[in-house]
Amino acid sequence: MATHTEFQEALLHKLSDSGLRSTPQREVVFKVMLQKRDHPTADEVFARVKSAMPSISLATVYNCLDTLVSCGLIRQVNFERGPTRYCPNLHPHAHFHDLQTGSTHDIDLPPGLIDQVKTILPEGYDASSVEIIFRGKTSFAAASAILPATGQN
Amino acid sequence: MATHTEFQEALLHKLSDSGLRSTPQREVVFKVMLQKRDHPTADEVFARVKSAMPSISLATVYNCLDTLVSCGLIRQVNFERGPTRYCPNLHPHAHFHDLQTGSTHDIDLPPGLIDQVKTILPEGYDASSVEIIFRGKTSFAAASAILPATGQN
DNA sequence: TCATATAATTAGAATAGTTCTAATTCCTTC
DNA sequence: GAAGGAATTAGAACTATTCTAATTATATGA
Ligand SMILES: [Mn+2]
Ligand SMILES: [Mn+2]
Ligand SMILES: [Zn+2]
Ligand SMILES: [Zn+2]
Repeated sequence: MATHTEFQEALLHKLSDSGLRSTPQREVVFKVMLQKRDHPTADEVFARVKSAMPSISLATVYNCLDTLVSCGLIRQVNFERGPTRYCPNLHPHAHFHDLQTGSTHDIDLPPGLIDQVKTILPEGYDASSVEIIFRGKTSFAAASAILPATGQN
Repeated sequence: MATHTEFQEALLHKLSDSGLRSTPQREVVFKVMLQKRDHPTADEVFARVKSAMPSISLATVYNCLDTLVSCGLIRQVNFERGPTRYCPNLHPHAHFHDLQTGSTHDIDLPPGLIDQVKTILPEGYDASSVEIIFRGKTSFAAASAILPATGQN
């Protein structure tokens, strides 16, 4: 059996690439982010992490999330001025914000779409990133009535 | 000569459609929004409005901007958790956020692009709006060096 | 025209999410 | 096993925005 899990390897690698240390707090925050494919706020991450590490502070959760974002291990998403949400899905994707439930869904981007969208930019605009946000309603409420109700995701 | 300008007509119409009154404060806020094709924050609108109406309050500027947004006379834009910006351009457009200057540029959307982007949505997703945000740098700095420096737009 | 009702404005308090500060603890290296 | 730097921590501070409660303006209609 391995002494390091795959996720710990990835974490360690990305962190040391940036000259940063792997700490128990960073590990548990990252683990929590990978455990559920949703879009928690810092407060929600804090709540989840506390069961594994009751002594962690909210400031550290913010610090760890910032660190993971700057290492490219997770992404950050914002809707209007709501609290920042964190996303563990590193594949190129858009976000669908369900206005009725408040939940957020990942929408896979077909390869080439981003480049295609970039072609609308006039001369002189050099986009390093393109973000696409959909807002609306979904019509598969049945699923969420059967699955455990978990609030916003 | 007309007693009402065209902008006042539009304002009055849209407001009364929503059962709201046209007030001096709403008029001056709307006028200020149309005078410059940029993306001011509430504070910036407040500063511009004060020269025409020194007694107006910041709370009223927030109220007026909200009202204009809900009447569809202006739009609201957010970048990360920065202060909300207001946009007088009602044509379908995307936003380019210049990471070097902090300024925001409108990018016209060719007709059909939004519908095309919507086709990536799986069954059951019904998007009422699609927002596209570009981030990156621009290579026409010369213009902003010649034109009066006006801070973020 | 005056009374009444409702809408809008206002100053300032309150709020929420996040960042900062300064002290402490933890590692790594010599 | 010191020393120095990195990370964590509690709590204060901050910023943009919303709320509260009082005041002022406007519309209606007797
Ligand atoms: Mn957003
Ligand atoms: Mn945004
Ligand atoms: Zn996501
Ligand atoms: Zn715009």
